[in-house]
Amino acid sequence: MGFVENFTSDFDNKTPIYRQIYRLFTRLFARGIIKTGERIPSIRDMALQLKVNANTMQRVYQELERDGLIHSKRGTGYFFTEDESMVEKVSVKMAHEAVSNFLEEMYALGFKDEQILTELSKQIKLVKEGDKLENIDSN
Amino acid sequence: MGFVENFTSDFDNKTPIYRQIYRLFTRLFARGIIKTGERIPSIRDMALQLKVNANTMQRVYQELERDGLIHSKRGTGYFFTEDESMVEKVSVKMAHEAVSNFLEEMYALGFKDEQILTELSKQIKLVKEGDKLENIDSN
DNA sequence: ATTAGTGTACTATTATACTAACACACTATT
DNA sequence: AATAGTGTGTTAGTATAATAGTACACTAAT
Repeated sequence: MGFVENFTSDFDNKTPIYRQIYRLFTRLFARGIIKTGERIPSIRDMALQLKVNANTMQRVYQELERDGLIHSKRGTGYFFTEDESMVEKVSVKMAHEAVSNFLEEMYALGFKDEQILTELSKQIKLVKEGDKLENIDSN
Repeated sequence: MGFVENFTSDFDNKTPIYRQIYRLFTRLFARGIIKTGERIPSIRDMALQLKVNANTMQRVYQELERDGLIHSKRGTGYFFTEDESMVEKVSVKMAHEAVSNFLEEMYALGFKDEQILTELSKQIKLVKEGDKLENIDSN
């Protein structure tokens, strides 16, 4: 399996579970953690690991298939697309969406370009400090 | 009324409507468009303007009240809190959430700090170009 | 051939979101 | 006093999300 260990199964109740799991997989695709052509866990397997119903997992895979990211072989399993350019496509698309949503929200809150960059840099610094503390902890 | 003209009533189907409207109001509070102590439109009024059910609007106001942003006077209407510090509080909280969510998503996609800042700056430039074109159009 | 694991497809049930249409108590204005 | 506009509460119906359980056809390995 390999990548499934990192999966967590606590979902927020503000978004449909099947959508959260969908995003989970698109992230794995975007990061190249799942290779093109590679088999992904079966519906029943993932349902058990994520502690959701098999029908919910089926819906996730159905939508991923509808979007051309995976395809099924009846009786065998689901496989990530062989299209080599898909990883780049997914990554670029999702990053662009994230940036767009973020900018839209900050503009809606009345922030200007400079302030947005400032706030972001400030937060990045905090994350870095947090990482340093974690490293100290693990020694 | 004043601020209601900017309201749009097209909601995406991926998030509950009452939550989208909730966010709409928190943005107005954060930007200071609704002043402290000011009366906001009645449930029935807003339901008509946003073309949603009155029960949905009531839920929005109930949750805003639960979070201390507004309070009701029976038979009279709903009013934005008199707490002068609330505008700043809401603004800071929502901006922080936006930044956190954005960073989390970009990290999950495998982006590093420098790349994140680069992508953001790139997108900001595009927005600026778009604004310029709009200005030319309007002449 | 048998078996285990797979995708696929149903039915049924529960909870939530949303709409619809009321009824009632309160407030301000006339 | 009467009226219009308000918050509040209720009942009902529809659609979707999620769970639960079952059944069937296909594939690969034994």
